[in-house]
Amino acid sequence: MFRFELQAVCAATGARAGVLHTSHGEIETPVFMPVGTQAAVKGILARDLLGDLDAKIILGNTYHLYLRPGHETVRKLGGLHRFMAWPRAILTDSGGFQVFSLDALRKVSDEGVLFRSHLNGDPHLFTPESTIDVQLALGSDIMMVLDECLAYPASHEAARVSMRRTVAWARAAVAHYRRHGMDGMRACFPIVQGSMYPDLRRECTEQLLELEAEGYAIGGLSVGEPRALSLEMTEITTPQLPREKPRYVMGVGMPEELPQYVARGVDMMDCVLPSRDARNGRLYTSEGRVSIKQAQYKDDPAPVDARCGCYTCQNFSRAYLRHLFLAGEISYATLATLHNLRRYLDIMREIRQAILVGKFPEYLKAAGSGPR
RNA sequence: GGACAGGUGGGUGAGUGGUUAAAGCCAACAGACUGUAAAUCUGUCACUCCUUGCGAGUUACGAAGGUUCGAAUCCUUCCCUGUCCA
Repeated sequence: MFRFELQAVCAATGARAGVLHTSHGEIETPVFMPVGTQAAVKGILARDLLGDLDAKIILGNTYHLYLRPGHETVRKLGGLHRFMAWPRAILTDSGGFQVFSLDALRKVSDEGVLFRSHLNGDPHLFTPESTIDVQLALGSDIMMVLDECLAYPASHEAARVSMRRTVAWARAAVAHYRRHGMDGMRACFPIVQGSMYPDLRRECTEQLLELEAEGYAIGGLSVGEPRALSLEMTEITTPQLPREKPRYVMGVGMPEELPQYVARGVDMMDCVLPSRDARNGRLYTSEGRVSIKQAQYKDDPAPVDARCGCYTCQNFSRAYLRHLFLAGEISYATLATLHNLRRYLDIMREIRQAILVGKFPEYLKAAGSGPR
């Protein structure tokens, strides 16, 4: 049974701690969800996610898995969990973000998104209903409705038209989901859009609330806008959302931003940053960022982060990681990703603990706003 | 000893009289990255100076000379490398 249990709320900030109950395990919130777009978190194994990292939920992507290997293939092979040997929860994004990032290849209409595969140029149509069907086939625990993620900046007019389309799509998607997949074991989240316009965000939220969904997402952030705006859009939206349902801000954020979102009442986040940055040489530590490719680490015997308990930090020096990076060794990506995700997950565990013991305001203050 | 081929910036390798301080690639150095078309992408990469400009000067395509208004590019000699023949 899909259910959200609220355990504690910070009186000063509204930050929440809870548990998300799914048929693939319990997820303590606030939570950061590693991104595993193509049925794989790039660079690491499911074993790492289960063991060292102890992640409770990861993301998969409708668009990518639909194109390759194909959702029917995944269904035949026992569903996404079995396919990728991940027994815990999976949230699948609808492909709405690809509508945004693959803009040269798509055409949006009220019906849905007509796009060309980035793999071979084949034309495909995504509708609110078809993306739910794909996610049902994958066996996702939390499905996302098809939405339109608008680039920044957008005019108020364009944002309004787009937002209303997103609402219409959300209605269609949720209705379709309830006809086919509403077994109480899963969830389907609508997504609040409206670009950076408070009135549109409010209108969108209000409309989506009528759907009485299992949870709500805030989308369309981190698309190039100033960071303050992303937080502001979150801040005006969460108070409107039902207290007893989980809130998910999509595609954020940097390590130092995580507590900021939680302070605004967010329960769930995901971001490619820790995994992508790891592969590209940017490592996150309790002391700030380390660009491991820099010459200054050539002879550095210290671990990436002396206070980190991950396998990478327990065993290897910065000099070694830099060497692996420059040498193009595959193991670099593994060690670096392992560390960055551990950092993100540790931050979330610290935040949760602070909320549970009533010390989140202090945590927030200590975390400050500088890069971590 | 002889016959060919060739010597270009940290490496590789284009260029064969003038938009060439010299393509591309690699290395090196720096930067970017936010629901992943990303193990990707961008910039710098001879030295000096300033009014920081598609600025000025210096040095540079094995060495030294020469031809020319002008040479990495043509000529001469020398040095070196590779392959083959004695």
